[in-house]
Amino acid sequence: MARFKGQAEYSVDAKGRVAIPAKMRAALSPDAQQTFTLTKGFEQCIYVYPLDEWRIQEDKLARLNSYDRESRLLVRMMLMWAEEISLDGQGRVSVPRTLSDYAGLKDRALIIGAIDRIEIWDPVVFEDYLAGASSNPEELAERVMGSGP
Amino acid sequence: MARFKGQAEYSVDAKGRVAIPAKMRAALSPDAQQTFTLTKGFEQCIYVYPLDEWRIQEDKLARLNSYDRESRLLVRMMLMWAEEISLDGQGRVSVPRTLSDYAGLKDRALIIGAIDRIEIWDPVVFEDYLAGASSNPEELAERVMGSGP
DNA sequence: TGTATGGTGGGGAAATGTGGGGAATACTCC
DNA sequence: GGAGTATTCCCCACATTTCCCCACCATACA
Repeated sequence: MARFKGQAEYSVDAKGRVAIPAKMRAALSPDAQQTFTLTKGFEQCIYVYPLDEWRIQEDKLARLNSYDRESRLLVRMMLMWAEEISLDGQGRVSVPRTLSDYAGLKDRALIIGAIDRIEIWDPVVFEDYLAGASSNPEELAERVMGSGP
Repeated sequence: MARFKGQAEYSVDAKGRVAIPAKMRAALSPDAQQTFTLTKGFEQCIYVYPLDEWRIQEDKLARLNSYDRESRLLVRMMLMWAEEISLDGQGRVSVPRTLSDYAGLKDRALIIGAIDRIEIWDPVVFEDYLAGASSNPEELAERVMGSGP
């Protein structure tokens, strides 16, 4: 299982390409085959799953019953944004227009490692997100993880 | 098994032809032989099954008890609209009039991948469908998939 | 100071979506 | 039943986008 961490701020070029940090590329399993699935993330960002991690998500959706109304809705909402993208020779992904619009990407992108996926944010959007959260790491950790050792 | 995902908005030309996105064509198994079965979908859209996936759906219907009134009704409703269509040289399907009327297709079509099938929507109809759902993916995922890891 | 690594930018070839013409087929109305 | 009309299918042509490759520059490291 991949374990992505760290952050980097890179440029978004005129063709909508964003580099994946070399450190994170190094963390890829061979099964991932230099291929990612980009999709809409919770909050205003783009999720970037390596091929093998994405398969896990997709399998969950595939097991749903397509004769159930809410299952159909979920499959549509989750999959319509997903797109499979391979790295180019320079280790970049080209971000589809629909996703870059959603995330509000302009000329710079903030890349964040998040365990089993990578996230792409517009730097300003991310700053606002943190500001809006208005909670310091200490308090948040207590609430989420519990206060035990 | 095919794994369709992603979205694309294409034009519906004067002859009622709609292109199938190249990415989705690439996901076809060789068994599908560039042939699809189009039929009326749940909610106001058109289902597009590759040949091999359609066989699976048909088998499900075949296994139903034909002495059951509701089973007979379901079989009729599913099959009466089904039509086998091959791609033309440019990777397009020509949508039968009855189905395009049902889906409310005009000059633009939204194509979305949904695991084992492709769906064709009128962009406005789809927008209304999502708006009517009044539920965000986060909540829905929790309800449908369960909140477990 | 030379070398390897990593990010940035751009040019050209191939692929993809779009529109239309014309032959073959089916359909309808007289 | 036949002529006219509409529809379907197959092919070609064009414009745009995408993809792949190469070159450049900056930084880190030895």
